[in-house]
Amino acid sequence: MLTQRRADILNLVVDEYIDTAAPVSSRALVDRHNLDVSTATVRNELAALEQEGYITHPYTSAGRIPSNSGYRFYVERLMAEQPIGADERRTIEHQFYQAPPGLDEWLELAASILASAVGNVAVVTRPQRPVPHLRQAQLVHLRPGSALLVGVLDDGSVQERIVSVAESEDQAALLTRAARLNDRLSLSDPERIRAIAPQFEDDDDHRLALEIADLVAEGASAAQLFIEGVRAALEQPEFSTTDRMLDAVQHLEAYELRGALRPPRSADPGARVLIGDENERDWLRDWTMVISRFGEPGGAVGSVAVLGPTRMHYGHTIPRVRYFARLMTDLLNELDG
Amino acid sequence: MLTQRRADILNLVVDEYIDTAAPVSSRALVDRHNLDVSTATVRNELAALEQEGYITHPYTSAGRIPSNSGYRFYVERLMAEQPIGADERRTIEHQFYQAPPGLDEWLELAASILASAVGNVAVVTRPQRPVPHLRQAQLVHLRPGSALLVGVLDDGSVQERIVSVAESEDQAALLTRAARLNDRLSLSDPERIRAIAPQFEDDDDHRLALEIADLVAEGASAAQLFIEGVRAALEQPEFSTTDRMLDAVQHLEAYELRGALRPPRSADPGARVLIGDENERDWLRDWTMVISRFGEPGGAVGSVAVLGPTRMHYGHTIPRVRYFARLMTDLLNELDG
DNA sequence: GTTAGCACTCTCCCCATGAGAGTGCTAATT
DNA sequence: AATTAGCACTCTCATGGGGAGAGTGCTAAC
Repeated sequence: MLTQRRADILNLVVDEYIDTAAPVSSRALVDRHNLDVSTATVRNELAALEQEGYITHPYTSAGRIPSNSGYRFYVERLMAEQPIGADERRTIEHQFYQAPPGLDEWLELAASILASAVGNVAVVTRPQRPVPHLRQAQLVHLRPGSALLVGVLDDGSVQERIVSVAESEDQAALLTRAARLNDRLSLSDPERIRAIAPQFEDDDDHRLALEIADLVAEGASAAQLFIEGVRAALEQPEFSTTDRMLDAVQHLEAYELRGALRPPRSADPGARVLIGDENERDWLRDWTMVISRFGEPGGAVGSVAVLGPTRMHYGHTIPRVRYFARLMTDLLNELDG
Repeated sequence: MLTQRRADILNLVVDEYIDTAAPVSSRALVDRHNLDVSTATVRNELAALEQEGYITHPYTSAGRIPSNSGYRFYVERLMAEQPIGADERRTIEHQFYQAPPGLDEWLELAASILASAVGNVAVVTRPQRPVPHLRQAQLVHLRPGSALLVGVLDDGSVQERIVSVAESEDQAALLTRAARLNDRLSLSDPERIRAIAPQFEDDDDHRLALEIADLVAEGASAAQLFIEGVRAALEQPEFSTTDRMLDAVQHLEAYELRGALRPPRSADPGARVLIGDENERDWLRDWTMVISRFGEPGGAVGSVAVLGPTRMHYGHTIPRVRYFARLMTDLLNELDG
């Protein structure tokens, strides 16, 4: 366990480093926070903190920078949270209510506002149920022999695919067929739909039921992602070389992020903070992810996350991620009733 | 008008520069293409070409690099096109037919294949009709008082929004209401729908008709973009400094590109090449855009484009953009019948 | 019209150098 | 026993001076 003074100094080191992105010297600590000890004393404490693994040297005689365990300790015990002020809150909510209606628009907007609030990458996933159910299917005539199958799922998402139908079927015929399918399949999950499918006497009904099952199942796999703030994140000194920037650009694509966002299954209602190698993905080794779920358990749930260098304004970011998670939970409740 | 030899040399300069990204010297030209004149002669010709504005010096004594008019001349008169081989064609078509069905999937795939074929950014827009028409509307019950309005448009896109309905209406009631609306509104454009709306006796029908008009109109504004190959483009020496890379990253986002892709309204069935400041946008000053439309005139049309530095493999890129435009036109025809 | 030859220019890499920042240690002080 | 002043030492980083090399433009000869 750290002595009080040592913890205080660690706190200052992390604060300072987060702010300046430059290794922190004993002189800087004493001067800028008018400590009533000398730099030599601070140096002794810094050496001790380094001994315990909370900070390191980039090289023999530069200032100190926090290690990952330093950040971890900081986040759990030291950091001063900067809660959202009433003003900020009002601005955000204002932006929300001015936006065009539609879940997708809101999600994108949320990612965008969050990104600019924290100056890093923000990612929001479209909420999904673990096992989606069909709400209603629809068949739209395209041309003889072919129709667009549109499925509305119970998490509000819409899936579509082109299917073949009998040459003779017109829109009216398709409507009655869709009604017949909905009658039996509505509110079922893919497994159940597949089980029911063979009961249809009509071959085409049977085949379409299976298509619908696929359609619904697809809804579970491809969570749409809204990614914002890439440019702001890349402006940070961590990405001052083109290699690092290229790496970051490559990884900050929907395809890669989908995997990385997966694991926030803790019941913890707040935000989880994954620092450096606490992340599963290799490329996140130098990143911190602050992630939270939103939506009611049992209903459709999504994730909202902020990604940035481990040198991140934790005290600022964490409350904002929490706030957005709450905001979007409320929003979903309003939509779903 | 250039003499034959001068044109030949310009051709070589551009080829060489495209390949190496380094200023081209007289020595390099003579050696690598065993010209039967001396470097001094070539130097004279280069000086003349510079006089005419086709090439420049970065500084007094470096090799030559093509100017924008040099590229323009090259594209129009000199360049040797590298047509797509049967193998390449087969590979591409193979990838297409293995993909999951669905227009969006195909478009994304097309962007991705094109991007890797040309090693630059590829952008594909979702095809749209200039004035979209409603194919069919659907109302899905969400909870008492609220429903999801889903509209399928005649360009195959699906738009959705949440609307309020009477508390008492269940799914069955919504179905008959939707049928009533479709009866009169199907195949109309937003303007026509707005004109018809007042004829509905039921107030809710009236209101929903207007919502549908909005929904259909929205379909025209927000063309979805599929962007691929950013990383590959950024690896080119043109973006070797972080500032340029940041700039590029910022501009290569859907929001910015939507505007830049707008103007390919020439009837020209091939690909248009916009070099440097031939582009309207300022930030495209150092970029070349090769763009083509796809889809039948009068039907839904989209754009397929490649973006890269002005130093681009024109002979390779242009035929491929043309090919993809044709490919996707065929694909749309297959879908729409 | 072409070419050899050559002076001249400009970039780029390398390296030495020195200033500056910061530490770690020792010995003195409280 | 903790704190501090003092100082040697280390490492980075910015600076600038060459020098090599690449390439041109010009002149004079072919």
